[in-house]
Amino acid sequence: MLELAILGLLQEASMHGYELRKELTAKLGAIRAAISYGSLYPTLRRLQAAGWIAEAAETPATAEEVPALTSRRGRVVYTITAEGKERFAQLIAQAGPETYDDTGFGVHFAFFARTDQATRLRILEGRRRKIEERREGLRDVLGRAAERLDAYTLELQRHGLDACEREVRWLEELIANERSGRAPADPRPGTAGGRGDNDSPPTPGTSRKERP
Amino acid sequence: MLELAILGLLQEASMHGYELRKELTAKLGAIRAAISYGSLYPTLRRLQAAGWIAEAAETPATAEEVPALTSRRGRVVYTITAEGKERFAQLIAQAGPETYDDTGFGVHFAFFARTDQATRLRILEGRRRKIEERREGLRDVLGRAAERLDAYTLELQRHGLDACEREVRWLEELIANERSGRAPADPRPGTAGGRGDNDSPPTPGTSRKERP
DNA sequence: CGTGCGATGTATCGGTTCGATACATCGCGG
DNA sequence: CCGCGATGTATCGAACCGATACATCGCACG
Repeated sequence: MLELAILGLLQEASMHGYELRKELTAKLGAIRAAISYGSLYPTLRRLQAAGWIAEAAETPATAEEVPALTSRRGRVVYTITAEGKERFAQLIAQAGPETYDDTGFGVHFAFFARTDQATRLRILEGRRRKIEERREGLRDVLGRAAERLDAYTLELQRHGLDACEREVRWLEELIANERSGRAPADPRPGTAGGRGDNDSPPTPGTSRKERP
Repeated sequence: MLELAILGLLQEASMHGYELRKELTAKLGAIRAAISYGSLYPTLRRLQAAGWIAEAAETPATAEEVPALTSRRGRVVYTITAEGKERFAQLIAQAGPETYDDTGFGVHFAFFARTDQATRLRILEGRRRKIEERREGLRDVLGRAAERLDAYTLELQRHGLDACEREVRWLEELIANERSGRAPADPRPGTAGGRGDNDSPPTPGTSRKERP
């Protein structure tokens, strides 16, 4: 999962670890708290070993100018390679079971702008199915096993059930939007380098929060 | 976290691993998918080594009766020890930072029936604070960094923000209930074996889901 | 009658991720 | 001048997951 997220971010711009973590937090803030360095750095090394990303020495412009003033351990900027882009495309398109858990779905969704419509649809539907299953499980417990559980546990289940129902509705909207909604084919060719990514995917919005 | 959950469940009844996993899934189904055996069994061994739980041979009633019919690797039933109960009380009362993340809060909440009111209040407020922080983070992104992000990412943030706001409201209700709410004692005695722990939490319910 | 399949049950292995910690630089305000 | 918070790289142990292996039981289906 982290691998996919890193590849995705580096496709938008080259970055060093610290920056990567910040962007990751911004992009996935709705899903997970904050990525740990204990995961980030080892993963970076793994990706580098696999040849999917490469180090780019930090602005060695006039490298001699400030040679070893403080023997500065310069920031290590990572850049995605051609193989890395292939790997990203492959990861983003193939959906395993882990694609539908909370984190996996979040990461995939965060890169929907770089995902083709068929895959988007497939993932949204898979996610919906998974949430529906969880929802049924909670309904079962609240129905059949209610008397076995204390009031607090029941309240927790109710809250969870509510969240499930809400997410299913959200997904329904997105799916409908995706199906009928003509995907204006996000102009993004998915290329790295240029930047200038003012994406405009099929405005997934339109889902509003009605206050009763 | 798993440690706390196991200790809590075994306090209600002695169980073997498989059963423990099922109960865990039922009790925490709203929080997390399902605990893996790769976590469960090692943890059980750890707890046993620490002296907090003990093996109880499966119904050796008439042990000779069916000696080694199939050399059955009998189910291993675990029972909580006195030290284990102390450990549970200690874990449930002390709230570290991990108490307020999704899983940690869920586990603590699931055992609120065995938690004193002051601690319940402390945990609910800590959780609220944490969610409020996450909410502010999301608002920031949606406000200041909106143009940097594509429509899908923004939609994800909106959905997350909505969930945060909803959870804060839920927590507010629970807190108010906890503060003023006198405990009408949910009828469930929930006792295991002898134990006379008919806890009576202040029926956290009363929080209703109004359908617009 | 058997045979296969799903539920029950215990267990391990490799790999990912977390949380804490360490250490160094930079810029800013007191 | 000094401390302190932001920036930045890095590692270690422990927790946890997902896949897998293996064995028993009961029952439905041919």
